[in-house]
Amino acid sequence: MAQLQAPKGVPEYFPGRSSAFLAVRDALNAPARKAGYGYVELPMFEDTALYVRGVGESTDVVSKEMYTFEDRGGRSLSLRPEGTAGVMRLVIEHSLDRGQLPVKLWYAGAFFRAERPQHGRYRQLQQVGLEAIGSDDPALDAEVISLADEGFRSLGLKQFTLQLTSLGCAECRPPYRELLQAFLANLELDEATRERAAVNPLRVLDDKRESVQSQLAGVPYMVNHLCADCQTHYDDVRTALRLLKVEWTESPSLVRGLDYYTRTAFEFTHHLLGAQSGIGGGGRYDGLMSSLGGQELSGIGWGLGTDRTLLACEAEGLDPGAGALVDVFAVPMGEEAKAVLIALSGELRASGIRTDLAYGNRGLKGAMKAADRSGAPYVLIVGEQEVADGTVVVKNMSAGTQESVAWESVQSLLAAHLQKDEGNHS
RNA sequence: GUGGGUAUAGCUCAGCUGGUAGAGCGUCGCGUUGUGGUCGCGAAUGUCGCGGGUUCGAGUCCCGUUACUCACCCCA
Repeated sequence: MAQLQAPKGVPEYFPGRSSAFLAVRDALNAPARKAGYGYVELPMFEDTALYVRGVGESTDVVSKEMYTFEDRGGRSLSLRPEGTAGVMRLVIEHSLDRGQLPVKLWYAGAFFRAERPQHGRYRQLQQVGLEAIGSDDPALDAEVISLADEGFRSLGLKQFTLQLTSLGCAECRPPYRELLQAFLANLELDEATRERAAVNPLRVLDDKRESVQSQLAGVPYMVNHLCADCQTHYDDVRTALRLLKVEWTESPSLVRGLDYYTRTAFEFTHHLLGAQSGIGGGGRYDGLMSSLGGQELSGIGWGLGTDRTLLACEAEGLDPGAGALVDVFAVPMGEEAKAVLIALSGELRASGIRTDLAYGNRGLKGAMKAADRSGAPYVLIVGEQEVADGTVVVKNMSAGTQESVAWESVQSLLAAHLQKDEGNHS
């Protein structure tokens, strides 16, 4: 029988890298929490119709990449390919939009897309996301964008760019779309691209192939055909972004893969990630709520790729979440000593001091080696002598010094040492 | 989904034109009394991704398959 393995395209995180994953996830949602966003825990699967209506039937995400299945009651369900539609459904279902607006929410977790896996492109992908619903204030667009920017910066990332554009609205997009399609009709394109031009002409703009790009000179861009309201909105977004000290690049050819975006659209791309360079993206959506049966409310949000952000950190030589998993490592010599340290480690943990113990009755040398590997700054040693005295040897591993203290003072001594070390680092 | 590359010890990889496997790192042990990190010595570990085929003989050639990976596509 073949060796069991994880499903294709599913990244797993375990000690060695999992602490970095957690640190990235926390860093990406921290800015939102500082701006009044509340947490939502969404279902991993939803009625398939939610995504068909919300994300758009013609999008690749829905038409080709969704994990859809029938449950035992004959309902068609789909593993969530993205988060925004689910948040909208939750907001409508629980009437969150009946209170004060905007409703500000964030979430984090796994999403599923049946794509061909690649480095940074997974079938189970992790995202941190946020939505601000019920206000079309351009200052809110700027806040949302700056929170993503801040998340990346707080990790120390530098090699990324914020790309920004406006996709227009129901008013100005249709005429622009016709203009664009007329332009594309005159180009020499292969069958697949021609089809794309018919379904989603904007997509053709960010085609990476030279054969296509070379033909796009003089192509009309949406930003140059915005209606008065959209133009004002876009100008105000940029003014607010300047106030927030966020830098961006104007990207008129930026396209989003989900149908619901209107007006402000943005994407964060990292320069060291190859083809899968998008580490986050989002935008405003005007018609989404109402198309899902809710009020006519505009919203704006983003999704940031946790997996890709971690890869970006690694590409820049950053190591988020680095450091030992424990503060203290206990080394017993003999059965009685072990009993003492088992009890003591329990007390230390309860007081908030991260503590591990040398298991397996190894020799002192081996146990010290394990203590060293653990990275714990302090090691507790108890042998016959200490059992008799009622003391513990507390060793400072980096200094190599050690002191003997009574059992009952160990906790307060360690707490004091650790606090002092903490102070020295910051 | 389309096209290319790779697949050898836990990790990184070497194995020339086919003759039944190696290094470094890591792990474990030892360097005598209760102390890690350095150094020295020693040990364990692989059905050479998986399945077929060619051959007296395949890690080495051929086919298939799976996974990873690169580009397109898509997007986080």
